[in-house]
Amino acid sequence: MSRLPTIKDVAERAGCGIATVSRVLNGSGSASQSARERVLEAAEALGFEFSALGRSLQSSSTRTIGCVVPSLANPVFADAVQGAQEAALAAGYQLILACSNYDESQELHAVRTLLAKQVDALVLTVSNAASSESLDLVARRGVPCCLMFNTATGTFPSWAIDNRAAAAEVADAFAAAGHTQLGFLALQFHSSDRSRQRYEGFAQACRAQGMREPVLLEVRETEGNLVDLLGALLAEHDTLTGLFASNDYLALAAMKAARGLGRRVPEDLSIAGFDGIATGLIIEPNLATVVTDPHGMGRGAAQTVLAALAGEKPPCKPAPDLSFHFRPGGTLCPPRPDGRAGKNDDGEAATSPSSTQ
Amino acid sequence: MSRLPTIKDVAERAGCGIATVSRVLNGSGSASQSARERVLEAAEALGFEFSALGRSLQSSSTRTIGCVVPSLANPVFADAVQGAQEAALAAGYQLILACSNYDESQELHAVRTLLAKQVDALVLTVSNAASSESLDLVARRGVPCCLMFNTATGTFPSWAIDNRAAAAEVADAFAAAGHTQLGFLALQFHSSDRSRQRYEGFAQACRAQGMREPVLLEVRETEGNLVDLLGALLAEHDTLTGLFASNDYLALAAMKAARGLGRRVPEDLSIAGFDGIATGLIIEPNLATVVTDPHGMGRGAAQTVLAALAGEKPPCKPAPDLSFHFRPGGTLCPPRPDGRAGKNDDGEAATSPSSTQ
DNA sequence: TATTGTATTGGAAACGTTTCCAAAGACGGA
DNA sequence: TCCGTCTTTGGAAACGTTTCCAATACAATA
Repeated sequence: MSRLPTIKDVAERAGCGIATVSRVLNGSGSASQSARERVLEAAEALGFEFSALGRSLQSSSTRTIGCVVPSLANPVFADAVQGAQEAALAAGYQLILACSNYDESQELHAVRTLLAKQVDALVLTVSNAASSESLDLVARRGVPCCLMFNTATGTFPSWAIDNRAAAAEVADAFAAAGHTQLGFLALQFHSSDRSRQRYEGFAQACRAQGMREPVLLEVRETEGNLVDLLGALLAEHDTLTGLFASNDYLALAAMKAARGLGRRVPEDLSIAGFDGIATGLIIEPNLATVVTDPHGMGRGAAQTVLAALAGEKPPCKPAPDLSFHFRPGGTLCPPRPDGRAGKNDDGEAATSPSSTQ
Repeated sequence: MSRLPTIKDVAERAGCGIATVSRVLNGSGSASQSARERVLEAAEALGFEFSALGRSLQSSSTRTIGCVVPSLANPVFADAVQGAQEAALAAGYQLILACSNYDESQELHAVRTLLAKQVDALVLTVSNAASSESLDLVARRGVPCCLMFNTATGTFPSWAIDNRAAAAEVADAFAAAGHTQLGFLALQFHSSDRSRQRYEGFAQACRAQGMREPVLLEVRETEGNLVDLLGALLAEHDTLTGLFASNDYLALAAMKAARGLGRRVPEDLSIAGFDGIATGLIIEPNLATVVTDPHGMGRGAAQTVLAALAGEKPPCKPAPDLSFHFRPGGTLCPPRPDGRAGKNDDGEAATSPSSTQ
């Protein structure tokens, strides 16, 4: 087809100047009744729509928010994006999405591109908030930015929970059930500060509870079937009675892998996850996990930058003390008492001395 | 901070014209060694980055693809978006995402906004491809567009499967197991042509197999807890021996609802889903479903419009005969023979006459 | 030295808006 | 009738690029 009609075409057809067209169509400034009618008719006939491009160039505002998350495959991030999207839309902003695939260089590239596109603000989950080239770049450009899931840095606000404290609660639950030797399962340990914080909080609480140092089980690459990789890892560490996965996604995969190895959950292996995704409540038994509110985090982060753009101060505290709670589930129960030292504080669980191993 | 440096600032600092800066930084046209060095130095010192805005205005190409899906909560769409995103990124394009929340007016608004932003192309899943205001608008503007999940229209190509044929396979599986009275479960029946197509194919195959007309169970609004709504619906229809949900998401929720009612799956109620999301293989027993490739659809749709932009013809057939297959699962088994007419073809399943009802 | 050719350079137009500003027209009051 | 005021109007600048084109500089050839 021919090129799109511009304001100039409308002006020509209406027999007036482009300034008048702009005023009429935007409802700004004054115009005579006759001019108004002619412009409206012309715009209608031509199917004219303003180009956001020219507009943005002139106003230096794109009414667009950039968003970067590691991946949409994890429902936690999908939820957060959805939340951010809703908040943005409600304020008349559009969301540009990019995924970093847990890769710091892709993350940087995404941020760079979004900045070049002149997004008005950014909402990010970065690999490592404490030392991030992406965040440095954002800071240098002075674009409003709010983190999600990452704990706040000195420079940027964030919607996130206290990962260490949450992980400690998981350790406490395992301890209360009588476990003594646990494992921590991580998928992208090197590129997720959340995962590292959870491990730290978990390990510290394990020590405080008098348990042995938790074993770190790390799946490095996503190449190969995740369940198979987990199966191999679990087979290696068959003395563990409990496993804390750094997210529910991983916890569910681990459950499947364990079953594939003939180990029952939770009788042979207790499992707890992190995030509280919906699937955890669908499976039988329900997954023990830390329940968070990813949708709320996304929405909150978007509202925070939106408020900054509007010149207001953020509506809600974007502090790292966001709410979370440990949700008990059928996947975490007392370990079977067998040959190894099981210090069961509640007499009830320690009665049956039958050991199959 | 002060405003961002523009090409003009670089030119001034380098002591040359803006044309020279553009040539040097873009590697187009010629420039002397000395000019090259001064420009590079100035750009570096100022932290200059091109503005995509000015660039797009001049080139009338934003290197951006608009994407609209109903929701990110359903992993099927999250997967497709991820696939489209990857394809776009590989071609140097960015993805702008919008969600319609299964609402036709939001869908139209999203498309309108994306067109105003001058996206180079669109990748959409619409409510109703056969008659869509959104698609009419896109057609009028002449912007390259490819559908996902919706079957192709005369105007637009699409990456989708034959929903009717797929649903027929599900009906066949139920028939082979000996079911005679089935239900079809839909969440947004009025605003999903996929769901309607699946119902049509299912109903037709049921008739062809000599089964009774399937009962349509429709959940209208998303207000209230989905599982509770499903529970009420299932309680109403307690004579059904099998249920086909229009997507896995819904199938899983229905399983939970059925269990809440004390009905065992599959002993009391067989369930099959549609899509083949990962969760279906994690739960026990595995969900019987139609396996599709949402990631591939997203990627394919993006590649199709990308090819159109490059002037090439689409690389792969974006025809509606995309691959899918029915995956049997533990959630679909023969019905318990009880008082009602159960025509079990295989003698084995008809042996136990015990009926708890 | 005069002439041709080539490499380099910057001015200016164009892309589609908004908005400032000055000019022109309408209109009421004196 | 004339002047001041208010409304309506359109030209032009600005936003940040790319690119055409003419001009300049310089080297090489005749």
